[in-house]
This record gives sequence, C-alpha cells and structure tokens, in this order.
Amino acid sequence: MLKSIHPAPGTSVSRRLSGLAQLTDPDRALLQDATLHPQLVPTARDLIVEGQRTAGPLLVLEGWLGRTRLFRDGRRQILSFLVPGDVITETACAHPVALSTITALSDARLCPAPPPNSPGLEQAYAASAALTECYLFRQIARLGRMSAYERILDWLNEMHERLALAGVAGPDSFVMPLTQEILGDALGLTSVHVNRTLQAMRRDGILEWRGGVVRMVQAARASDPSATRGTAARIAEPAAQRARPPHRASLENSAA
Amino acid sequence: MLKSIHPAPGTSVSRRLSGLAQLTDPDRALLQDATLHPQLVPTARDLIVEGQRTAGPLLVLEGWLGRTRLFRDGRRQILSFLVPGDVITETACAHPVALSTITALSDARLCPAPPPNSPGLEQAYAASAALTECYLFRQIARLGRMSAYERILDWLNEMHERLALAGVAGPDSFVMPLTQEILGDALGLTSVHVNRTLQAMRRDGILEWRGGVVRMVQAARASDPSATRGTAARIAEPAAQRARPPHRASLENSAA
DNA sequence: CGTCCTTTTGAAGAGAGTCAAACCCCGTGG
DNA sequence: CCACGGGGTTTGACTCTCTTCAAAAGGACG
Repeated sequence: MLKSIHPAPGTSVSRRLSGLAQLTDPDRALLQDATLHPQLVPTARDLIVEGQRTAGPLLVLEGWLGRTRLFRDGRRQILSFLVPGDVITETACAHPVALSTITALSDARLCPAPPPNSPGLEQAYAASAALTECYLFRQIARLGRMSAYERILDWLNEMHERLALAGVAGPDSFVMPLTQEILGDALGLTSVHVNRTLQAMRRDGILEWRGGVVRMVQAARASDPSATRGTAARIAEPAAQRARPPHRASLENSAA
Repeated sequence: MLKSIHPAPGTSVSRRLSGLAQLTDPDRALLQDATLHPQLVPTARDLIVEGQRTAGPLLVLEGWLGRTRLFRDGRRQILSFLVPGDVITETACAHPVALSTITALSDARLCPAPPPNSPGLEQAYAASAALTECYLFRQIARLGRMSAYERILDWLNEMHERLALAGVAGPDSFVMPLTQEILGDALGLTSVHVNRTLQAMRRDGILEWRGGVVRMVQAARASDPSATRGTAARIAEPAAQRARPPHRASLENSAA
C-alpha cells in the first residue's frame, strides 16, 4: 500500500544513510543484506519495554514506531517517533537497559543494524544519532513553547522532512498512519483538540488529510517560529521585551 | 557561597562519575588534573552557540547552564540544564556543529573533559550520556503531560537527584540559582504562573524556597506520576533510596 | 536613595480540557 | 444485501488551567 508513494520500500535505510554520509557500494550491500531477515512487529505491539535489557541497534525498514512513556494514571506521552530509515540505538552503558518503551504505531518491519565496519557507515550512524538528538530538542521546544496550531504544523513539517530523507514522502505529501489520539499523545494535546485544530488548518487551506495521506500547502512549510539565532545575553534580558505566542498561522510577526 | 552546602567544590565531577562507574585512582587523578585550568563563564554568557563548530567535551565544575532555544519572536525554551558534575558532549559527527546554544544561567566554571583512557572513565562517560538522554525524555513527558504543579515538583525532584549525584545537595535541599522566569522558560510556563504555583506548593507545605535555597518536604519526593522513575537510578547503580507514599491530589488517581 | 531586577498580586481573557453523544467508515456475518 | 459492531472522527456545551497586561512591592547594590 505504501508503494504508491515510495517505489522501493526495502531500501529506506540505505537511502537515508546515504544522505547522511558517503557510503561505498560494500556499505550499501551490507545494509541490503541486513534487510533480508526482517522482524515484523504488528500495530500496538511493544518492540522494547522500558527497563528491559536491550539487544543491539535496529534499523526501521517500514512502518512507524514511537518511544512512549506511560504514567501510572494512564496519561501517555509519545517521546519521539521512529520511521523508515531510522536507526534505533540505546546509549551504550554498563547496564544496557532501555530508557523508554518502543511501541509499533503501525505494522512495522525492522532488522538488526549491521556493525559499522567502514568509516562511511560509522559516520552515517553518528549523523543519524545527531539527528535523533536534534529531533528531541525540537520536540521539547514544541511542547514547551508552541500553541496547538503551531505544534501540529511544526510536527508535520518535521515528519515530512524525515520521511523525505528516507525517500518515502512525496514533494508535499506523505502517508500518516496515526490516529488523532496518538498525535495528541505526542503533542501534549487531547484528541478532541487535535481534531479541532486540524479543522482550523483545513479551513485555512494549508493542509489536506484524507485517507491517511497528508498533503501540505507550500505556505505551511514557511512557518517555523524557531529558527535560532544567537541567544546572546537575552537570558539576562528583562521579560518585558520578549514577545508573546502568536496563534494561528501568524508566526511571521517574527522579527528575523 | 556554594561552599556552605558542598564541602569540596572542585570535585563535583569526580564524585558524580565515581557514582556512575568504577573509577581507579589514576582516573580520579586525571579528572583532578583537568580541573586545574578551569574556564570561567559569567551569568548570561553563551558558552556555545547553536550552529557553531564545537570544541571537545567539557566538564561542569560549578554553576548552572542551560541548553536554550530562542524563537524568532522572542519566546524561549530551555531544553535542558547542565549542573556540576555533568559532562557536555556534542554528538560526534562529520560536521561537528552545536545542536543548541548553551548559556550560563549562573556564574559557571568548566574545564575540558579528559579523554577516556581507561575503561572506567569510558564507562562513566557512557553512563553520563545515558543519563542525559534519560533527562531529555523526562523533560518531554513533563512538558507534554503534566500540570504546572506537577512539572515544578517533578523538575525539583530531578534537580535534587542530579545535584545529589554530584554531592552538591543536602538531604532535602539544594541551591537554586535560577529566577522564576528562567524556570518558566524551562517548564513551558509564564513566570507569573510559576510564581503562583510555587505559592500553592508553599501553602501545601511541601516546599520552602528562600534566598536561593530550595528545601523540599519528604512528601514532595513521592509525587511522581510517571511510572518509570526508576530509570535514572538503574543507570546510576549507587542511587538513593526512594519511598513512594502517595501524595497530593491529581496524582493519586494513578492505577498501577 | 534611586535604579534595576525579581517577586507578588489583581482582574480579565483565551486556549485547551472534559464529558458525552452523534456520526462515519468498514469489515463482519446473518 | 443490509443490520451490527467497533474504532476513529466530529460536535456541542461547559469548565478550568494558564496566559495577559498592568502595576505594586521587595531587595540588592552603587
């Protein structure tokens, strides 16, 4: 089914890693071989449970997974998403325990990540890890300082960018196998409010979402309020000067 | 001034790393030597600016710093805190650029981290990195699914635990050099609401905060709605004891 | 003693949550 | 073929947490 969008499903990993570092043909062959014995994980199944001992690193070949944290009272937070092309590694440590539970959010296919024998692969893994950290930072900024409208927009942009890296996204669209409730759990919102915000975005004409396919209008792409500049001495600056959170498509009242 | 709480300021790093892995005397000596030529960073000064090339890893000897992200319109989010004993590393990568700006939130003292020549040091660094990731996850869960009251409580608990690892915290108190506004920027709240929530906590008798020193009543320690709070302790084997008598409304509706 | 921050306080508003019911789409099975 | 279920999506009405916008009150310090 995904095939309608991405032509060669089995190679999302090598496409992504090739984009992150200079890979040789042997490197690619190694990755290709690794995909021969994929592990299937059906929707809603836990791949790794927090606190358990971890196996080696994995590659996501297909499907979406999420690092999730569950509160005792049932609240849930999705910490990050894992999509095709991603490398799943637990920070090496004397006691290698998983720091979070990883759940399949759609039927997924994974395989063990081949050990980095070459400098190319090693660099690719390193770059992938750096990106992962980058997305964590972005998630924090999103939850901490963005409105619901902005969170969804920013998240859609991030996912599109990530899926594009793996070659599984169209120029302005991608397959989105999540429910609005899951989206809410990732963005710190209720499914009801996710729904209402999506409707607002549709009304604003910046987004289409039918049958699990998201299509984003170009304008949506432009609205990134973060864009960091030197933090400088703003830490010490009086609060009075700092702007308030714009809502809606705003975002452009930003003084670049 | 910090001396009133921790007796030997120069060794926060070796104390913390000793707790994370089995260090030999030469290891500790190496760390000790590294602290001989500290770098001073005054409050509000940027240590590293996002996008710049990075130097090597650093050790925080004293003071608090924060990874911060600034929006174009002035909104600010503090992604994570760096406190004495912490190791600052940028994910190695072909193009080693900083993923976020690091700003001193109080006068701080740092030094270059000695390269891990021994297995002990290597493990300590790895454990430290794992903990760092753990705190990022926790920060996400905090911002995404906790109320203001819970966020502050959870954050205070985390900081106490971290400072205790470095030996710079009392049994139920620690020095907190941040303003309420900075706290708000870390927890995704306004300084006004931080203030009001703190007052509520004082009224509830679970917290004192005078003159930059926070004192937490034992009960406060127990209110962690996250099911997974043992994770950090698992990484840092020699951890403190944690009780968990239930406490405070909104948390006790937790079902195992 | 005035200035600059930070902390408090107040009143009013708005974004997001809650609760509940209706609606829809689809696969199932009578 | 169509009623039946069940998950996901929509809607509506109401509540409440947290934000806004001032402005006053402390406090540290030259």
